[in-house]
Amino acid sequence: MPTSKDVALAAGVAQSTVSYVLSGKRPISEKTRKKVEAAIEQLTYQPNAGARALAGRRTHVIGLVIPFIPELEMGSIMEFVSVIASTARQFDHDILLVTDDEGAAGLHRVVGQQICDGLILMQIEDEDERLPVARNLNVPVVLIGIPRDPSGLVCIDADFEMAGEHSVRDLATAGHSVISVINWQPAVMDRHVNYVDRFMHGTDVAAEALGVTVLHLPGGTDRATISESVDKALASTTGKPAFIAPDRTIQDILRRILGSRGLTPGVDVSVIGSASPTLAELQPIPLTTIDLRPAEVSRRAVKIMCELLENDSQGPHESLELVPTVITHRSSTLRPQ
Amino acid sequence: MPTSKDVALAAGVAQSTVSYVLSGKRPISEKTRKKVEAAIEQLTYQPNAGARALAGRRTHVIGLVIPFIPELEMGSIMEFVSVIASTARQFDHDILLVTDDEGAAGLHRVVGQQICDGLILMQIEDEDERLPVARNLNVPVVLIGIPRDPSGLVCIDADFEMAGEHSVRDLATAGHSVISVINWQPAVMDRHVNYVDRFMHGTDVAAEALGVTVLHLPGGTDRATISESVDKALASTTGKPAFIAPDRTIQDILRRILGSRGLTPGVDVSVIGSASPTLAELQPIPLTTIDLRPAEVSRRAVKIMCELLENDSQGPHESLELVPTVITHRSSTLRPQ
DNA sequence: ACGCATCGTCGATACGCATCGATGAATGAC
DNA sequence: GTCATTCATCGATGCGTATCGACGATGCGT
Repeated sequence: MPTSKDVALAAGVAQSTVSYVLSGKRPISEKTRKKVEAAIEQLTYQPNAGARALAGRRTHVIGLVIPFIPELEMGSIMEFVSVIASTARQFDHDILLVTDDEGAAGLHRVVGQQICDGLILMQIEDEDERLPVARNLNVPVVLIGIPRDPSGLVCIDADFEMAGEHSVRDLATAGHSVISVINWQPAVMDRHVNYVDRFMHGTDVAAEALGVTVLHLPGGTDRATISESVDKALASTTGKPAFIAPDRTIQDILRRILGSRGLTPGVDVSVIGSASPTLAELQPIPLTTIDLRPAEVSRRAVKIMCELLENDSQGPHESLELVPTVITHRSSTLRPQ
Repeated sequence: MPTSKDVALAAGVAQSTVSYVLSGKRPISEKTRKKVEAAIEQLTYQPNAGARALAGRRTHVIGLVIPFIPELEMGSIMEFVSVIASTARQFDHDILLVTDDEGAAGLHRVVGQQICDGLILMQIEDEDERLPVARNLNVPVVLIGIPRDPSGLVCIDADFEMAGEHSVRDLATAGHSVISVINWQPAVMDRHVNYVDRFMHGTDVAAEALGVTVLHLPGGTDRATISESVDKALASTTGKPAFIAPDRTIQDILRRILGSRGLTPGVDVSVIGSASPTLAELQPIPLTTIDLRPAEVSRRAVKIMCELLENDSQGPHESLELVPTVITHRSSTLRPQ
């Protein structure tokens, strides 16, 4: 492997000059820059990351902390991971995977060993054991999700309250007076992620404002639970029923149950779900969805992190950013007359 | 951040002694070891990764190269990622995410900058553009998957041929003489991953050996395609039909189609699918499955990598390891009489 | 009691880059 | 033509660890 010294030798300059050509932190004449760049090209020189980290006190690596929970929809987490990784590359950073089986100790480790410059935490719970650690780490930390107490932390998430509010508002506009919200599956509820509460709160706020009724019904991954919830919903309304099912797994079950009862979404009943546009279009009846914009959330998380890193921010920052959600009307909801 | 020099000072020894206590590469008396360990504890010392990499020419990081293909079942990839990450930790290594949007250049980058000691490549295609690069990298590379030409490469994968063979053998034993194999979905077929061919070859070999007929029918993510394939299967057999559907998405569609035609798996028809035990048990009718053992494949991939790293292997290694698959009989297949 | 091997520890150096102060060349003002 | 100034480059040093050779202390045999 060639070093910057080799490049310097080949270009007939000092090693420090090579360094300055690369960093641009001091003016370099056009002539020597060309020479150095040619030498770099010819030797296929690439700076050694370890040495760079040691001398520059910056690893250009961001740690991504993911809990692996088999019950959860891992596919959707992958979307975050994917966008985070490629956005990080755009900012000239790499992503180190930090799994949660090390627990909070893992955070201490990667920061203590200075393997990364900062941490992005995903799947934040209301009372997350990682939070006290995160607050005391002397590197920037960005949370995707919002804990009960976000003080002293930098958070970003989709605006679930807006999502809940808009969903109810839309269904009310379409003429529904009773709207059934089906909870996330128990595995999610048990994790006490607070987007559930925020979403539900949004639905309640809208209901109050518009004078409609919102029912909160149990969700589950088994047909029986959803079937029961549908029963309750039907019993509670004289008009056409409306469902909001933010959990993707539950959507599928709900769709089949409605189908087996002869209820056609968009005709006899309204259904709002949550899915990527691609997936929503693929449904037998294209699904009206709340887009929680995971890609945008991921992008911004990385952007915030990189800004914090540039500002050499040592002081305890605090911020809370909500990404607006988008409702896309497709065929599964009634049209307002 | 405390350094090993600080530890040395606190323990009243030389810095090199601290290093030897940590690495164990030279004998240290019980007394000084205790002193040093106490100092480490007290200062919460952690070795600096950059310096360690620079001096020791080893980063203790493994690059994991994943293509993000939205059409594919990303959830199942997560299972690999998760196990790879925690296994790597057991071997005292970390995982760096290398996304494929940089293409083969990304491999050059992470190796050239010496960000990682080795690479694990996932989702290998028959003629993968990353292979020529992989062969010429001067770090160990482990492939999960098998390209058309595995020469000069270290590969590991599930034994898909065995999986195909056993599936057919099992259904033949249960009395089926015509067995329909439904292809993976087009998105997978188009990638030219060669496990498809290996699986199909296994089914053909078994068919030949046992004198039964194997039909290869088109797969897809839409109901129509599968429905047609089921039609063809039913038309071609006088006895009870048998299906092998290795693609998870297709399994679901198949199940519903069979249901809507009044065919009950395990009674009127046999179905073998592929899923984790947990998922298989959750089905309305517990599914007889081929377990492709992603966790075991992942574990071994990391193990092989770490062995290559320990042996300081520079010479071009070559090996091919197949992880035996396991068929678990549940209720979706007929019992042999 | 003396030389000799062994064990445990120390000091010095290298790893490859970033950065700071210094130096020489080129430029402009008078 | 001289001096002050700016610009481009060089040399030296530090970052924190691993490793090698060396050296003093200890135990052994005779």
